[in-house]
Amino acid sequence: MEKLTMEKLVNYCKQYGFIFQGSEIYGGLANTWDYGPLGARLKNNIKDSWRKRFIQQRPNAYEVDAAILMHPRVWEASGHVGSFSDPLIDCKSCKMRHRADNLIDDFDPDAHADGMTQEEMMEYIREHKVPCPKCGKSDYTNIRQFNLMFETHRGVTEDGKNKVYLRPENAQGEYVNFLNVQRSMRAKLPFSIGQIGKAFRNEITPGNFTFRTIEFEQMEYQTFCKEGFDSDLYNYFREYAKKYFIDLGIPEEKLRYHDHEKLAHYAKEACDIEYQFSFGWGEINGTHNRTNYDLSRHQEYSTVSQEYLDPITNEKYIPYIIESTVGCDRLVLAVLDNAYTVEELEGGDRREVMKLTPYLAPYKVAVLPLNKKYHGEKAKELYSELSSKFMTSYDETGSIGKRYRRSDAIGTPYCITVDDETINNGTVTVRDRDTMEQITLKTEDVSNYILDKIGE
RNA sequence: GCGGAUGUAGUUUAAUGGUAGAACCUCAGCCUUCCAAGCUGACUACGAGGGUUCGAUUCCCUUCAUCCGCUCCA
Repeated sequence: MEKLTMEKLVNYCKQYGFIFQGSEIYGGLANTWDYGPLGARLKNNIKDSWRKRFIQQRPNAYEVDAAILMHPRVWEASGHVGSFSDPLIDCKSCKMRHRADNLIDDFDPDAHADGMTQEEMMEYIREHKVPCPKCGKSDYTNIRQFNLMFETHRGVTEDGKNKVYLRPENAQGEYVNFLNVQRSMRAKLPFSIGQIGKAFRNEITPGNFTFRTIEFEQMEYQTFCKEGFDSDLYNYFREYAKKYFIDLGIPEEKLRYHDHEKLAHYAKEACDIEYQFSFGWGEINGTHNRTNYDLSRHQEYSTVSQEYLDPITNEKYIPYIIESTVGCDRLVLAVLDNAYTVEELEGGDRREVMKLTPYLAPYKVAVLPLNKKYHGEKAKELYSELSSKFMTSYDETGSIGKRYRRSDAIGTPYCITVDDETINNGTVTVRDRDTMEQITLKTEDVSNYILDKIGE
């Protein structure tokens, strides 16, 4: 099989209507992508599969849909206002860009740049003539704070008072609703709050198609538990997420765990699951033991108690949180990357096939009249009937072989051909995308046959 | 943000200081009774802005975007 490059996948997605460049007619806006008709279907199917797996099939699991704009204090409590920005500094001589704190720490590990203000760091660099690691000179621009949170303003005046942020992660939407969900659902620990939604990060670096974008969707899952149960749950969700990916058709050998050695400020344990993209290994899931850090901080900043009264032991405590988050766009990309296949057929023919598991395929079935003049009417009747049950497409242009190939290219698992037999005997031919084999079915049995095949 | 490369239809591309030719794709018609057939026809492009010039897709500048490398990714 020929090697899939990201460039090829980008073209493919554009050609067939999965993903388009954002704002394309204006020349594009970097790192934004729009899902087209097929991509939107695929993405929604993936979201549905996550819901089924993480909400429907899990005990005590509840979904929320929190606001993207949150009270600015949320981001102070979460630590994002303080630490979610990088102090960047450029070497005027060689144009190399550095993080000022790293520059100082590498120069003298005892300097403790972490505790310095921006001015102090600047002064330290000047005073000690900290050299540029690349060119050795010490001639820098001023430090500029690069905050990774998108800012906007509410109200009519654009002063600092009215500053609000587009959320850089969804998790806080679940945390600030911990008490609401617990009370209204009468939930007992351990229970989980999940959410699918968009987050925004003002990243500088472009990245591999939809892998790293400035606006992205996360499928997040926070499990609240008593301290002591956290590590077992953490290990459980590491496995659970991996099994989920395998069930979506991703082969186990293209997945690996990556345990973090350097942990974020809130985390006790952290692990990614990476998928082997055509450009290399990339994170598609993260499992984090966030301890009781987040709820403690919210208790401190909001002054609202986040304690849980354990009905069995009568203890009061702030729960620990295990987070299992899936990058929705990254999973879509991984699924596409994995499904794209070029097959050599007998006779030297090639066909491009999206081997999407039927549950994820944008269209479940294509209805094809063998000849549109003679079979078109009957085929449209069937199309109308099937489309009330599942996503169905209809194609009458070109030869039948060409239409098979077109439906292969977008991953449709089944093609139904309507011919004279349909009109005379009420039977149709059902053709399987992967095996290319055909079977004959009574027209009235088709929809149950397909429904049986497209379950998860 | 740095360095390098690139930018002509949906895709792959050709040519040119006098505004562009093709193939595949798509669509329509004819033909065709199950895996990209054939014939006829149609649609569609010089990323954007500015400069030089009588005239710029071509030369120059800026910008936007993409790819590769670096950096970054709490």
